Formats: sequence, C-alpha cells, structure tokens
Amino acid sequence: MSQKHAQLIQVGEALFVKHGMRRVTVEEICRQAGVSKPTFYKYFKNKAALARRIVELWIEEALQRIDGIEDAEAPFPEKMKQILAVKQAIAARPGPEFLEDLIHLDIDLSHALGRVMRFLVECQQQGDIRADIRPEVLMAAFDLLNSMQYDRRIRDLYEDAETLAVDVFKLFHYGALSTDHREAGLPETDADPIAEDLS
Amino acid sequence: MSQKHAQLIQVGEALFVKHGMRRVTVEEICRQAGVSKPTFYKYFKNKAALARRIVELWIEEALQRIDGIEDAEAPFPEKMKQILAVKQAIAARPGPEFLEDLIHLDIDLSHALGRVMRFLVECQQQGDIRADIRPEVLMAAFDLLNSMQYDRRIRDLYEDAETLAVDVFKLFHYGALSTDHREAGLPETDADPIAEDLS
DNA sequence: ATAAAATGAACGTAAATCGTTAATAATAGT
DNA sequence: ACTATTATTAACGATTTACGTTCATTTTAT
Repeated sequence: MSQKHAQLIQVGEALFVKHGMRRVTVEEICRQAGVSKPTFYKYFKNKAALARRIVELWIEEALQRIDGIEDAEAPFPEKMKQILAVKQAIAARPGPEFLEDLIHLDIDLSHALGRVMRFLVECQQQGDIRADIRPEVLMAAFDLLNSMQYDRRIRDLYEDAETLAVDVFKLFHYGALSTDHREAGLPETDADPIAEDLS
Repeated sequence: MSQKHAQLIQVGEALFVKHGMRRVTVEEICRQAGVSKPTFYKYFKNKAALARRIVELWIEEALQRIDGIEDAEAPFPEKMKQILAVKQAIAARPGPEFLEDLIHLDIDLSHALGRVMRFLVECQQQGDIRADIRPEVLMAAFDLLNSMQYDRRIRDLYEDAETLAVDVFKLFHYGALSTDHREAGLPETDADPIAEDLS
C-alpha cells in the first residue's frame, strides 16, 4: 500500500529482530520510519499487530519460495535439501528475543512449516522418503540435527561452519532417504506409521 | 572483587554492547547476573556508573596490551600495525547504540587513544614516522582509512574483507613511514609540524 | 555463635509508553 | 482554484515501567 505502511514494516522488522518487542517503542519505529504516531495507529491496532503482520509476510514469502522449489525440476534430494533450508531460514529469522515475543503472542512460525510437513507426507506417499516414520518425527529430527550447528561443543569439533552444515544435511539425508535414493541398500520398511502403539 | 561484582560487569557489558543502555534495565542485569538489586546499588551508584566502569576496564586492558606491544621486540612497522589494531579494536567494541550513550555520558574512548597518540609522537621523534605531519592528523587519517572497511561501496570492490583490511594497512603504512622503512625513497621532509599557518 | 553479606518484597517517585484526540498543514485529484 | 483526502504536530489522561531505597530475613563465612 502506502509508502508509510511499507516503511513501518521495514523499520519494525529490523528493530524487532535485533532487540525484541519490549525494547522497541512505537514512537521509535515511527521516528525511524518517518511516520507520525497517529498514522501508525491508522495502519496497525498496536505494536503486536505490526509484529503479526511482519511474520505474516515472512510466511508468505517462505511459502512462495517453497512453491517455486516444488515446481522446479530438480533431483528429489536436492529439492528436499532446498525446502528444508527455507524452513531453517525462516525459523532463524527472528532473533532469540523476538522469537520469545512471538511465542507469547501465540504466533506459530511452524505453520509455514505445515507446508513443509505436507511436502514430507507427499514424499512418503511417492516413496521418496521412508514411510515408516511419521512426518512430525522427521521434521523434529531435522530440527534437532540442525540445532547441533549451534551447540558450542559440537561446533568446536569443526574447523569451519560449512562442513558441519554439510555433514548435518548428509546425516539427515542418508538416514531419511528411501532405498531408491541410497547408494547402499538397507532393509526397507514400509509399515504403517501409526501401527505401533507406545502404551 | 566479589563474584557478584564481576558478574554484574560481565552481564552489563554484554547487554549494553548489544542493545545500548536505554533498552536495558537494572533489574534485567541483576536477573541475568544472579544478583539482587540492593547488591547492585551497593557496588554501583546507578546504571551509568556501571557503564563507566565497563569502559574503564576496556581502556585499562587496551593500555596493557599497548604496553606489551611496545616492550616486545619486533620490527617497527609491525609494532605500529599492532598498536593501531588495538586502537581500532576498542573503538569498535561498543555497538553504535552504546557508543551514543557513552558520548552522552561524556565518556571519551579516544583517551585510551591518547596513549596511541603519544606513541605516534615518540615515533616521530625517533624518526620512524615522518615528522612533518601532526600526530592528530595521522590518527584521524588512520581512522578515516579504517572507516573505508565499513563503506558498502568500497567493500563491494573486494571479494573478502581481509584483503581489504590488508590494503588499508598497506595504504596507511607506505604513506606514513619515513624513508628509513621504505623500499623506494621519497623526498624526506622534516619541517616543523606547526611551521605552516593556514591563515 | 557471631558478623558480614546477600536476598526478597515492598515502597514512593519519576519517567516512559500507550493509544487517542483535535486543530493544522500538506498533497492529491478534479 | 477548490475540495477531499491524508499526514502532521502537539497535547492529553491513563497505564505501565523503571528507578533507587528501605527493612526484615536468610544465607554465607569466620
């Protein structure tokens, strides 16, 4: 829409990401955006509404990128790698403090992630990923593996951060890919994911 | 001194550097430091006093490092390079927002820099640096050259940041070193620095 | 057991922030 | 040039937050 509207979002995003919401005031956003306070409240009900809008845009952008990756023609493992990279990117976008704020606002970044989940499910149905593990578990496993990159103890084992990232991807890949995409064959299991009950 | 005292300084430094003073509350510092508020005010008159103490420690540390460099035996250009690097390091330590706060508190980081200035003067007296330019100007020139590293337009000319940094050092060096340390000789000027008046 | 140090909880005060209002100024289109 | 829209400035009361201090109690060390 208006120039002002865009400015507010841009400035708000920068400040929220860097400092979190409670360290940033509406007047500060207005000042840096070159917008008056009444105009702010014309566009947004309050500070939280701005935050919500910002995240909304993040998610929209992520979904578009994921669509693009899905439509493109590429070997499947490459697609999966890219899509998971997108998910990782939006999860890391808010700083730790803004992330806290989002949780407190009941904003769930992992809803864009629902799109990723659907992708995983499709992959299972097409036999690209092993179907004997529930997609939620796969997703969680991916997150856990990724979190290794931020663990000091693990990080110190590597010279540079990139090879660690590659290793993480390799790990998830060759543990998750079905035999179709594996070099060495492993006993294939295609049991019903919900078959076993953990009672 | 006390464990608590050190904790407060450590936490305060981290928060101030990251967010600046006005975004950080005393209670927040106390919480993260595991110290009660009355104890905070036992050690520091107020938030500003903590900030002052933090910078004081920075300067002390910088002075010690400079002394160490001066006492060590190394070729002169290497010494100068190291000392200027220390100066550059402490100047960059506070984030832009904390730097604003320090200015507003009449805290002058460039007083540690006075030590660097004295070094430059000594160098001039010993003939290591050309003596026909006032040390203040040399210092300012160094700062300007260094600031190039943060100029987007210049930065984009380089692949990596390191070679740029090296170039900056080279530039300052071979423009500032006297013929004693130069490969190619240039007309030596040892006129009185204050001889020429710009009236 | 005693002294010193740190804590939690509460306090009054001052300042900051919120969200809104009204009157004025700027900008647009017709 | 006139009108309608839109933004701005300045101020507002209400609420929240942060400050710096006090005091009774607990913890720690001697």
